[in-house]
Amino acid sequence: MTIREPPAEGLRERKKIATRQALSWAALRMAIDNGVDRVRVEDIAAEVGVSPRTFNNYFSNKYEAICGIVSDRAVRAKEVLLSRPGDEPLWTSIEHLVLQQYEGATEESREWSVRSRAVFEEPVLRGEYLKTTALLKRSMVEAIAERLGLDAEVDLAPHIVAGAVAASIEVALHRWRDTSPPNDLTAHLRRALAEAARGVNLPGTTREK
Amino acid sequence: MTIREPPAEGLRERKKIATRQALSWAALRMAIDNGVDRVRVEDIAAEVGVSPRTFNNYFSNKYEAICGIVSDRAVRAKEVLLSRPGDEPLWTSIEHLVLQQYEGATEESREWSVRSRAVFEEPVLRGEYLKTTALLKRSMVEAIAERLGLDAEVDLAPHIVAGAVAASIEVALHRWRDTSPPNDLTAHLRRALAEAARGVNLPGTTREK
DNA sequence: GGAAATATTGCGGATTACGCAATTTTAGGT
DNA sequence: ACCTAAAATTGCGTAATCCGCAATATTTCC
Repeated sequence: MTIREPPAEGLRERKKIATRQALSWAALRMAIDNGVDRVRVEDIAAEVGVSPRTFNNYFSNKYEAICGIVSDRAVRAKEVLLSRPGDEPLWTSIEHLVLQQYEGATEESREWSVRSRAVFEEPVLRGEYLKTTALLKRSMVEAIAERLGLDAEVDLAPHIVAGAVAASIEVALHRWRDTSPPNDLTAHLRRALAEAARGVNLPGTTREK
Repeated sequence: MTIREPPAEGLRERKKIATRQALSWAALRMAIDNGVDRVRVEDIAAEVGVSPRTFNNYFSNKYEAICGIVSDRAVRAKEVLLSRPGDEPLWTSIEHLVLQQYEGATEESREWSVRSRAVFEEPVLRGEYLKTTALLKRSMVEAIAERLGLDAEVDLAPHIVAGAVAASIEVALHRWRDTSPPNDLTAHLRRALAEAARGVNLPGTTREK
């Protein structure tokens, strides 16, 4: 019996996680189908079969729900990165993390990927989406610090690396969306990360001397 | 007769800008004094002497208003950076930009600076605050691209530099707040930027070869 | 199986977002 | 100075939210 999800102790925890995910998927799907502002909390709750009041126990608004899937994935980034072999070059580990983080976009239908990205780029979702990227960045900062044997509260390097990686991801996503037809997100991400790796010096690899 | 503010063509434009700034200052001040969630749109509008409906013509919610000042400043970052002498090292220009961007925190009372930073770090303002940092980043990307003779739509370097700078700023602000008493924000910013400059290779300065 | 802990739900009130149409204010030519 | 078109402000009305509180239902664990 393998453990896939985090703890998920009893039935209680598992149901909570399931409800949260159901709400988030429903919210995203409905936003893709009908447009973000034509989705009501009431509709999302009805779709999942809970009361609107219960929706608000999980998310404080529909934007949070729509980005919930991405947020959860971002939070798990730290353990994903730390699960890579410790002797692997850091940039390789980061590449694995990033590709895994966005692999859904290749697995599922391209159409759906593009449309979901369009949703995330809608102005009303901007703030919420930025929160998810901030989560991803924080997650990476902690993992990178650990991998480099540094302290995220003291050393700046992990923050700079994570900042550069996050910026690279955003650019890659943007350019992928701008190509027609948008396919092979993986290639865009790989190229962007390679350039980031060239542009950022890891401690002990500084260019002077 | 020197031109201080952007165009500001006629009375009409100037009044709009004045109203926007008045609303934003009022919103921030009231948030500092009473707490973010004890500020109502109605109160802000009353303070400035406009109707609540007019408030909504300028800002779509109170969080936007509270961050309005910072947003406006971020948008102007591009021209600030580009106003530096072209032969100045890029990192020096960036340092000037950043110090200028946060100089208010040294000019005005330390007490006020700390409390306003506390407001910006409140969770309900997180999304809106991240929007302002995204604006600053975008502003820097465009200016840096121009300074380096690159194209922000094609080259990744400006994004990486801006990402690293933004990360450095955040860390510096955070550490400044954590020291007691919090003073000399400038020193924190300078140190963080110096480290960023060491960690990031500008094109034509890459370490290989 | 039963008591304690936790989650869900309905209700109610305060706040908000925004379209629309009426009113007021400004700009620019004569 | 006036006059008219353009633009900003405002009040009103409506749908939608957010969230505290108390009641109910479900799960846990002994």
